[in-house]
Amino acid sequence: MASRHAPRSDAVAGGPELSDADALAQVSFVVLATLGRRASENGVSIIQTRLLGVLRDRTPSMNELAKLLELDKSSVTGLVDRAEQRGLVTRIPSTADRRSVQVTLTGEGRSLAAAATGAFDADVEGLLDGLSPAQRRTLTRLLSRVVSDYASRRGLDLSGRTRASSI
Amino acid sequence: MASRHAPRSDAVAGGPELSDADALAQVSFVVLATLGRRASENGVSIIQTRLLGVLRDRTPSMNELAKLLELDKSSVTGLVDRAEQRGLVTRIPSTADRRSVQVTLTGEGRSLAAAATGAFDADVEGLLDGLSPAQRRTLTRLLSRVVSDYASRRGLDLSGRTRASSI
DNA sequence: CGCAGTTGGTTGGTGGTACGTACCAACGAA
DNA sequence: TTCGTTGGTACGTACCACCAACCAACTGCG
Repeated sequence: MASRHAPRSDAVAGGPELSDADALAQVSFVVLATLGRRASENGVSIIQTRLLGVLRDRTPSMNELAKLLELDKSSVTGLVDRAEQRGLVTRIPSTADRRSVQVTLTGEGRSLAAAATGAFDADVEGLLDGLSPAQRRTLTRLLSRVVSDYASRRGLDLSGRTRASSI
Repeated sequence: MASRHAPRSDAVAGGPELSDADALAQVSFVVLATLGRRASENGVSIIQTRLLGVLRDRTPSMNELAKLLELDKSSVTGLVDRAEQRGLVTRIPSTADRRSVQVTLTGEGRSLAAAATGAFDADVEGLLDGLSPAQRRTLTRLLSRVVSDYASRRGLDLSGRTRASSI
């Protein structure tokens, strides 16, 4: 753990050995930085993009949204407020419970989500450029496993959708 | 729903098939949510934790910090301001250039970084619980590759450290 | 030397994010 | 009907990030 000034003692060409935690953390920062660039191109933030992604195949209540995004419900109020002001989502009063609302994508929100995720998909292609197709499949399968384990552990329901920058 | 007893002939039992981009994005949210929980336990934010992680084996200038964190330099000013007020880092005037400062960890900052990353390491262990040791090694190796490709593409210098929630 | 241009960093202003608390309205059970 | 619970919002605070403007120090060049 000592920092070293040795010139090039790294065993593997192309980068230092990372711990599991560091590799995941660093990749996460890279991925979110990439997603953030695409989001800001469309004038929205990462969390707004994530909101739109979640809503692609759901119409949750504010409460469900808070659980999905792991945010406080008061945070979701503001998040949906801003998205609604921009015309990206709509609050629809629930018929079953008059206290509750269902949040849905507008057409504009849906097309913005499509644009942002499309560009992001291309970015990810670039990120994975150095991996062979087989390696990519392996990586994605392992990551999917990690995600679904996490979701089931936290009691989040992943079913009912095929793709999403969700959780 | 999440019965993991099924043979893994095709679709992974316990979760939907995710695209490369979705798998990466979702894992990133999971990882940062996890990191954020540990950070807030210590009374700091994710970005503060990241700052401390970067400083574990570096003493960069404000400008270098901005490049490493991919932030505007004015954002780094505020970030370091708050960390300095909490006694986590120090600005040391550069001897070579009187305009410049070098940001270093204080003892308190170093121990906080150690505590947060230690807990986070354990969390990641939990996240990867469902993977075999061989799968973990594969995953980490692939992710390290992605990170170093990204770093070299962006002209960031990874050398000079052994581990970090850095980039 | 003297001055223009560049670079390192801060300041000020704006908008967005997240939280805790307090609050209200609707729901459901006793 | 009353009471406790739940779904959602409003408010205040702190933080985060950016841009534009700015100052001070460094650099190069005549």
